[in-house]
Amino acid sequence: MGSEAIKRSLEEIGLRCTPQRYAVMAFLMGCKEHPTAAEIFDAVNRVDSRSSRATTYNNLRDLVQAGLVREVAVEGRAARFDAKGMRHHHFICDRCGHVEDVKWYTVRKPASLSLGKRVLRECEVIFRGLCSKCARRRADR
Amino acid sequence: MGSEAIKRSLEEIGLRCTPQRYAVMAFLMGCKEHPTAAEIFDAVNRVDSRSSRATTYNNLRDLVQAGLVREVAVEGRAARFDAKGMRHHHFICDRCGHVEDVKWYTVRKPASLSLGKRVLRECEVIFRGLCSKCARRRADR
DNA sequence: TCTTATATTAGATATATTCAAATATCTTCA
DNA sequence: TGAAGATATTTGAATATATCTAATATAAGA
Repeated sequence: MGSEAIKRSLEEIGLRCTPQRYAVMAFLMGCKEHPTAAEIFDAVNRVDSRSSRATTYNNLRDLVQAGLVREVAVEGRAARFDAKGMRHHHFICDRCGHVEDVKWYTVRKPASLSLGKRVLRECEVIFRGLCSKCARRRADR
Repeated sequence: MGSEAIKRSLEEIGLRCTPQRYAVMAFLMGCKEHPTAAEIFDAVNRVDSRSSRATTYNNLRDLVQAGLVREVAVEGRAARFDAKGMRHHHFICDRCGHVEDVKWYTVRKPASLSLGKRVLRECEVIFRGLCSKCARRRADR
């Protein structure tokens, strides 16, 4: 997505394309990791120190709410974020908390499974275990 | 599980059966909700004011590590806990953050799906949407 | 260019969680 | 039983994470 495309997608959802908001979006889109809010704040300000912590949080909240960004909660650690591009599932490392993408596949909800009066919006799989780095470290010892 | 059973399962994993730890475990087992650490602290102390916040957190950490309790991270909210009885998946309400159990079924990892050098330990499905209470409220308006 | 709704900022505050050191309690075995 | 040593708990303070406030600035349409 080019810079114009980011601008357009922000405007489509009724958010102004401010430099700070644009920077968050552009960073997330160019980032294969799943950074925390603090990491996003640092990265954006490393390039051009013009954003505050509160703005970073505000923008992340708005972008998540608008559906452009996904927030992944991780047990005992800060939340992580990624731009919603291709749909995907997540792998979370039990040891270091790292979040990685797992290629999307459709999860079929078994016909027998009742969700009652709940409204289902989404259905994702969380894989847990050791990321390749932690798996290697463990094998070394 | 009776009180003896709790005692035994704690000792099996090398944790002493202290009043505080027992209280956390017993409360979680008798609780259909998925309480936060703060709610667990309150509930345990409502009965018998003998535990501190730090102890509650310490015990939860130990119980999670030992595999008797599951921690569920929820976006933008405090973590929630439940005793691992029957295996189950989770439904998280996007609106109120409520966590509910969903009947367990085995998730087949597609043969085509490579997790690379990662070590897979667990695979759970997170359903997201509106819980029945929030769905009703929304329909009312 | 002007206007105005929206966004940003710094710092204060709230909430969630962990840490460190002192104290208490178990367990073992003499 | 009763020391001694190991383990657990408590407490208050520290840290991490996230949100709020109110003053100020700015994007974008008229």
